[in-house]
Amino acid sequence: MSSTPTEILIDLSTAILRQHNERLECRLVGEATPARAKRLPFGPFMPHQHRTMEIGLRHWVREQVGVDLAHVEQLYTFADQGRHASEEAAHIVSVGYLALTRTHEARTPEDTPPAPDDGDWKDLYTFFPWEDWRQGRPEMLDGQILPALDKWLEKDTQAADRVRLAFGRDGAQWDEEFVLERYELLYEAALVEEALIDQDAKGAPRPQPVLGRALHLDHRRILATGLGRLRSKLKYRPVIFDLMPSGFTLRALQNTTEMVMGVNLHQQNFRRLVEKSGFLIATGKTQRARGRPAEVFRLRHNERTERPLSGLRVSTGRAKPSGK
Amino acid sequence: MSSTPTEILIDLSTAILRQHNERLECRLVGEATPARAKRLPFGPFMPHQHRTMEIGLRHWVREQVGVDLAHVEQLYTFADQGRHASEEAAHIVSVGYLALTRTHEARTPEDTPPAPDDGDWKDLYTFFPWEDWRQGRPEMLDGQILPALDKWLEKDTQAADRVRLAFGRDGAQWDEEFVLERYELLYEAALVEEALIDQDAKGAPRPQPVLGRALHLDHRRILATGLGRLRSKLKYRPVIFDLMPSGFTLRALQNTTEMVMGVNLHQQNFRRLVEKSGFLIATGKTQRARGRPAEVFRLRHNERTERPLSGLRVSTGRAKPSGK
DNA sequence: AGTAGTTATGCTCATTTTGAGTATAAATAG
DNA sequence: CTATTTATACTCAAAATGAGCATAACTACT
Repeated sequence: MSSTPTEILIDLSTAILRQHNERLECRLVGEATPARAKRLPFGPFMPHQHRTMEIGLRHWVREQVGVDLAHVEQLYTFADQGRHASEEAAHIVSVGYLALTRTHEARTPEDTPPAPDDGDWKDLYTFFPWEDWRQGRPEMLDGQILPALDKWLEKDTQAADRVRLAFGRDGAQWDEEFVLERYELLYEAALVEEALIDQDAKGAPRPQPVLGRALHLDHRRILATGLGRLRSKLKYRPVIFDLMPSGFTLRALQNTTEMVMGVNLHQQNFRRLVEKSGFLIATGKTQRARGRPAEVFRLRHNERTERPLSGLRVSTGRAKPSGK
Repeated sequence: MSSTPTEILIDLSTAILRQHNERLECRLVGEATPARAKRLPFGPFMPHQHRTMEIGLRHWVREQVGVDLAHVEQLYTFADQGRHASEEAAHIVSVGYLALTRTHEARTPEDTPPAPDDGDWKDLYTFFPWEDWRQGRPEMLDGQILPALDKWLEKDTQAADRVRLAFGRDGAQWDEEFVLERYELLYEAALVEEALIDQDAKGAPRPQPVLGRALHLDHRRILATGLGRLRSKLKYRPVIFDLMPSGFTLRALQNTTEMVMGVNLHQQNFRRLVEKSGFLIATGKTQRARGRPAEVFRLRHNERTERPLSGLRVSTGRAKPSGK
C-alpha cells in the first residue's frame, strides 16, 4: 500500500526444453503438492549482481539446473498480477525466457547414456495435450475442448471469432503457432486449472473438464509462449539444431522437428529440404538401428556465432499420422 | 547502494510509427538540446494504477501523443543499464513497445489534410539511413560504415563473423530483418553517438563518423528492434494494414510495404500476391492522380479481431531501384 | 541360409509459386 | 492530338512443393 513508486520485483523464469527419449521435455523444479504446482526454474533479477537479465537467468539456471544452454531467448514480460492473487507486498513482474539445450547422443536408440542431469524433466505435451497432432487430430478437441468452449461462448459471445481462428473451425486452418492464443482462451473459459485457482476458489466445483497439467502462477503461459515462439522461429531461423547433439541422423532431426511442430512430415521431402539448405555435412559415419543404417550428419559452421541463416521452411502439409 | 532487493523502476517506451507523406515516420517527444537527445513517448509503469503494462502504455501515449493505436506489440525488455551511466538511484528496466497508427487518407497525394496530430514526427530512416535501400544500396555502407567497421575489427577480431552476416559481406546476403544486429554492431564499434555518450565523454574526440540521428538513452535500440520486428512480421502476419487508412489503392499499400522493408518491389507481382491473399475487397471507387486512376480497396474482415491470417509473403527479390 | 519386415535414400512427376517481363488501358499535361 | 504516366492484364520460364514409387541396406525370424 505504498505511494506511487510501488515496489517492483522482477522474476526471471525460463522454459528449458530438450529432446530426449523421443520426447520434447521441459525442465521443472519444486515439489508438486496439492496446494502448489511445480514451476519453471526461476529467480529474482538482481541488478547489482547481474549486469543483464540474461546473465541473471544463466546464474539461476546454473544453480538450479546445471545444464548448458544452447540457445536463450527472451519471450515476454508479464506484469498483470491480477491473474494470480498477489500474496506478496511487492508487485512482481515476470520476464519469461525460452532456452534450448542438447542431450548427448546415444549410440543406439535403446542404449541411452545416463543423462548428465537427471532432474525433473516432463514431456511438454502433458501441459498441452491438444497441441500434439502427431497421431492425428487429438480426440480431446472434439470430445471435450470445443464443446466446452461452445458452452462458454453462450455467455461470452465476443470471443467467438477468436475461438474460430485459434482452433481452426469453420474453414479456418489449425495454425500450430497459435499455442498461446489457444491457452489464453482455455484460461478465459476456465478450462485450465490455473484459472480456477486464480478465481480464489470461489466455490464453483470445477464445472468443466480440466485440461493438461497445471504449473505455478503463470508459468504455463510462459511455456505456451515459448512453444509458440519456437514453432514459429523454426521456419525462419535454424534453432532446431540447438536441440540436437553434435552428430545426428536426418531421421533424428526430423523427429525433433516433428516433436516441436506437433505434426508429422513427409520424410523424403524433409530430406530434400535439409539437403538443399546446406546446413549439414555428412560425416561418413553411419548409425545402425532397425532398418538400413542412416548416415550421421553434423552442422556446418561449428563457429560459436549465431547463424542467421534461413531456417527450415518446414511445410505444415502434414504426412499421414503415424501408426505407432 | 542498497542491499539485495534493489529498487527497480519500469519504464515503458513506445516506438509509434505511421505512414505519412510518402514516408515512414516515428513519433518523438521532448526538446533536443545539445546535451539531451529527443526520446520516444514514455512513462513509468505504475502497477497500482494500471493493471497491465499495455494499459499503462496506452495511458502515457494518450497523454503525450493523443493518437489511436491500431496495433500494439511488446518488443523487448532491456535491463542492462551499464549501457548508459545510471544517474538515478533506482535501477531502470525499460520495456519497449511497437505501435502502429493510421493516418487519414488524402483525396489526392498533393492535397494532404491537416494531420490530426501535428506533433513531432520524424522520418524513421534519419535514424537508420543505412537501412533504406529503395534508391539502391546506400552509399554510406561502402563509403563509411564498412571501412570504419573494418578498422574496428582490427582490434576486436571476434566480431568479424557477426559483421559479415549482419552486413551481408563475403557471399552472405543482406537480410533486411537484421536491423537490431546492425545497430548493435555500430554501437559496439562506437559509430553511433549513443556509444560515445555512454563512454562518459572520456576524451576521444569522435574518431569515427557518427551515423544517423541519436535518441535518448537506449531509445534508438528500441526503435531498431521495432523496425526489425515489423519487417519480419510483415511476412507472416497482416500487420501492414494497421498502417493504412480505411480505403487505399494497391500502389499505396505497396509504397507502405516498401517503406517498411526498405526495398522496392515488383508492382505486378505485388498485385498478384495481394489479390491472391484475399485480404482486400474492391470498393468500386477509384482514386485519380497522375496516370490511370487506381481502384480503391478496403480490408475484408472489418471486425475488431486480430486477424491471424498469413501475411504478405513479400519476397525480398528487389526490383530496380527507383529513379524518383 | 532364406525371407519378411524396417528404415534410409534416390528419383519422378504434376502442380504451385515465383521472378521477370511484355502488352494494353485510362488517365493527365502540354 | 500526343507524349507521359500510372494501373492493370497476361505470359512464360524457372524454382519450389506435395505426393508418391522404387530400391538399398540393414535386422529379426524361421
